[in-house]
Amino acid sequence: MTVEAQSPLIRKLSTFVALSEAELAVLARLHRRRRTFVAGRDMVHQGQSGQLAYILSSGWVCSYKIQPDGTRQIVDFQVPGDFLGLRSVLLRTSDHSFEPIVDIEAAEVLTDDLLEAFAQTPRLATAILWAASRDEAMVVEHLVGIGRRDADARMAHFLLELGSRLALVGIGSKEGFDCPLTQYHLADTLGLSAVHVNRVLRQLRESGLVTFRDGHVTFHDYGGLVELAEFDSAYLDQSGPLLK
Amino acid sequence: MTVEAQSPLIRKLSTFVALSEAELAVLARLHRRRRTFVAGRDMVHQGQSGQLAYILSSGWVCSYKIQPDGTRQIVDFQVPGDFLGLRSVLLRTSDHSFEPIVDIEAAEVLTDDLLEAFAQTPRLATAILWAASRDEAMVVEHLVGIGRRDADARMAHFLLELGSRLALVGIGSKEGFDCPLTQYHLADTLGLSAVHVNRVLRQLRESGLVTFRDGHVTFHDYGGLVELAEFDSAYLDQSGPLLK
DNA sequence: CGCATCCTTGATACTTTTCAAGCAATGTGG
DNA sequence: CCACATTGCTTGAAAAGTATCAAGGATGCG
Repeated sequence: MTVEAQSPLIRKLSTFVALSEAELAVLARLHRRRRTFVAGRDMVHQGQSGQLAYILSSGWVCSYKIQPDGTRQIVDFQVPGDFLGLRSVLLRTSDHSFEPIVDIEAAEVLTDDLLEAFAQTPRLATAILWAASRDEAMVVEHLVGIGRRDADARMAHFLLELGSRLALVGIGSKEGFDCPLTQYHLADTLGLSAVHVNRVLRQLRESGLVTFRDGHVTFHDYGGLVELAEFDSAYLDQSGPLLK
Repeated sequence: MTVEAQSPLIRKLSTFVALSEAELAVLARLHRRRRTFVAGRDMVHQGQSGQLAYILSSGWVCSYKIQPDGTRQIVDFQVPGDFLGLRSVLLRTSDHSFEPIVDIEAAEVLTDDLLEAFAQTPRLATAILWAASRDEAMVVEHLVGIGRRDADARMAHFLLELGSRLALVGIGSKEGFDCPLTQYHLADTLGLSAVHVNRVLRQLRESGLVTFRDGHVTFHDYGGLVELAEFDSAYLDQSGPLLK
C-alpha cells in the first residue's frame, strides 16, 4: 500500500507539489494518532475551545452554525484529505460545530507537532496553507451561490464543486461519485427547505442533467450542468502554492 | 496627534492587546507608504495578481465577486483599521475585486515588510492574524445570514454588525454611524433586490427600530433590533488573541 | 412488529423579484 | 442659466420562486 493510498491529503497535495522524501516523512508523522468518530455526534461543538486539528482520512464531516431559532446553516464540508479545525488551532476562533456525517477516520494533529512540521518543512507549510486558503475560497463561493443563484443553479454548482473536490482525492470523476448526504443536509447547505431540495433534484433528474439517488450522484450531462450553474472552477484549480 | 488617532488599526488592536513601544513603532513603520484611491474604480480586479496589501486608514471599500450573468455579490466591507488583501499577499488567492466606495486613504504594505514585522514582533503577528480570523468569522456569519435569515433580520443584523465594527475604531456607537453605502450596495451585500432593500428599510424605519437616510444610520431601538436580528456579537467580541 | 428516518408529492400561502413609473438631487455642456 | 443625463430613492402591481403544511410511501433496525 503506497503512502498516497493511505492518505488522501498526500494525494491531494501531490497533485500540486512534488513532495520530497523528507516532506512525505513529516506528513506521515502527522498521521500517527489515528482516531475514529461515529456519525451524528458532534466532534466539536459551537463555543467549545478544543484546540485540536484533524486530517480527515475517510468519511465526510460538515461544519455548521445553529441559530437561536433552531435553523442551521452548513458552512462547509470536509471530505477525505481535508483539514478540520486548522484555523481553530492556529487562531482559536472556532465558533461553529463539526458533525461527522458518517463514521469517520481521522488523524489527530497536535498543535505543537503541526508547528514543528511547519518549521521543518516550509514548503509543506506553504502547501497546507494553500489548501486552507482554497477552503476559504470555497466558503466565499458558497456565499455567492446562496446570495445570487437560484435554487437549481445552486444545487448544480454544489454538486459540481463536490465532484471536483472528490476527484482530487480519487473518489469521484465527471461520471459521478458516492455521496452520503441526505436531502436535509443539502437543504441546510443551500439555504433551502428540504421539500424544495427534493423538487429541485427531481427537476435536474428529469432534465437529464444529474441524478442523486441512493447515495450516489451521477452526472448525465456534465457540460449542461456546468452551463446551468455557470460553474467556473478557477477558484478550485489554482496552480498551487507557487513554490520557489 | 496621537498615533492612535492616526491609525484606526492601532486603535483597534489596542482594544484587545496592550502594545509595547516597540510594537507600536513597527506598526507605525507599516503605515509609511500612504496612498489614495478614488471612489468607484477597482483597486484590485478579479483575477489580477497584485501581491499588495493595504491598511485602510479612511474611507470604505467593498470586496465582491461578479458572476457571468452580471449580478454581483459583495462578500465583505473594509472600514478604517481593516486590512485589505492580506490573504492575497500571504497566499496569492485573490479571486475577487476590491472597490473603494468613497475616496480612500490607505497604507500600502509590502510583503517583505509585513513578514519582517511579523518576525520581529510575534505578538503583533498574532494580533493581526487574530483580526484576520475575525474577518473570516464575519464572512461565515454573512453566509449564515443570507442562507437562514429573512430580509428584515438580514438587514438588521448587517447594520448591527457594521455598527459594532465602526465603534471599535471610534466612528460609530449604539446611537448610529455615518454610512456611505447606497441601497444598491446593501442589495448586493444581502442578496436582495434594490427595490426590496428599499421596502425593508422603510419597514424598519416605520417600526421605530432604525433609520438609514442621507448617509446616516440612526438606531432608535437598539435592543429591539438585536432581538429582531437575533444578533449575538460573540463572533466579534472574542477576547482577543490570548497573548501569553 | 413498530418506530424512526428519509424521500416524495400536492395544495396553499408567503416572501421576494421583476417591471414600470415617477421624483429629487446633482452635475455637465451649450 | 438652462436642457439634459445620471444616480439614488420611492412606490405600486403583477409574477415568480420558495416555504409551509399535510400526508403517504419506502426502508432499515431494534
